[in-house]
Amino acid sequence: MAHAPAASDGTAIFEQAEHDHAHCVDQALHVAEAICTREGARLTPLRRQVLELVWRSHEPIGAYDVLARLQREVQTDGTDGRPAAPPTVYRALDFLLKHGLVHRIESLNAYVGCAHPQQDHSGQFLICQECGNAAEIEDDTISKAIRDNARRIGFTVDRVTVEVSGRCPRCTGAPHA
Amino acid sequence: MAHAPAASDGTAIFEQAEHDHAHCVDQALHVAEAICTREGARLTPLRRQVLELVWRSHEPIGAYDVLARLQREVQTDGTDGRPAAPPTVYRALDFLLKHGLVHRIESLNAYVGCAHPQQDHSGQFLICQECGNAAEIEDDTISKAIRDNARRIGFTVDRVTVEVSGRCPRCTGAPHA
DNA sequence: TCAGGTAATGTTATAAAGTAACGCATGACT
DNA sequence: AGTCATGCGTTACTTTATAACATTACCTGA
Ligand SMILES: [Zn+2]
Ligand SMILES: [Zn+2]
Ligand SMILES: [Zn+2]
Ligand SMILES: [Zn+2]
Repeated sequence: MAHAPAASDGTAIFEQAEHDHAHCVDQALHVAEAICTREGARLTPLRRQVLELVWRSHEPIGAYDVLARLQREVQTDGTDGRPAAPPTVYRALDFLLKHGLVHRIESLNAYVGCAHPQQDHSGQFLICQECGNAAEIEDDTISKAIRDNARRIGFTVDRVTVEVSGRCPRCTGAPHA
Repeated sequence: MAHAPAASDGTAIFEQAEHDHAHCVDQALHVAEAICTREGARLTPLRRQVLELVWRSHEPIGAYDVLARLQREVQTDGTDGRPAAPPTVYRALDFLLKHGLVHRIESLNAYVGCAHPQQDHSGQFLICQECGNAAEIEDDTISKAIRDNARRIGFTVDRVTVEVSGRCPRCTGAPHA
């Protein structure tokens, strides 16, 4: 519910309750392939599958949850899930992180598909404590305020983590439409 | 080096290399006592000791490091360190967090003394990847940008995490003014 | 001053998250 | 084909965090 497919303009982010998420996933995978091709990176079946599992989850998902699903998954060819161990998943996630295809939510120890992997950005997230959804925003005012502050102090920015916990509009008591 | 005693104005934060940190610690403990008294909270010897250990560390410190030091510490009465186990430390840290006396740095799984525990605030941190120091800033432009964004989306903010990784001026090679 | 409750701490065990190290397999490149 | 680098399987382990229950310290009102 959280991953607004094309909505990078806040307002719609938490409102798409019943969208066709399978479509989001498909699209994300296609974009990921394009990006990897462009960057000369190999989106192997395993990595692809992990990315798909992360995207399929409507909420940020922990590495061990990914692992469990990976093991449960039945391959398209009929064979059963991979005999995966933690390093398998962590390596795939590291790859996906490196190429900006997923983000890690530090305050949850969890991972989520990047909503706009084209641009270079650290993620900014609004995380609902009630429904668990995390909406990725990319507000330039926030980024700029942080950069300005760092520059003033002489601090060289590498990675920026912005995670806002609270309640999404749907869970705030507002009866959802 | 990081905990600027009274400096809440960015510029000085990373520059106080050789300050009297023992003084910072003392002051922090006094302020903590005042706050706990005011709030009717009990800053027990254990909690006080944990707070002191966190403050003594110049860098954000992990719970298990606190634990180790707690066990090593020799009490003023001559008795040896406490027979502490993880829950002991985590409970103390939870207490300190609840009362705003320390912050947790999510991206490091570590804790750091709050530089200005008077005000109600989530922490914003600039974390040097080289020297490990973390400077707490409190920039209203950042806070406001985040609040505005949330309000626009209808998101109710509970806790805000801002953690900026990079290099402090002292570690950037830039000769500090 | 002593029951009786509540809050704090001790204690044991276990869960959850993450990584090191090694070897084989696969694929890219010559 | 041979060689090198990358990806992945596997084992074992480390680090971080919590659950559950026992015990102790502290307060408060008979
Ligand atoms: Zn993103
Ligand atoms: Zn919600
Ligand atoms: Zn603070
Ligand atoms: Zn530094």
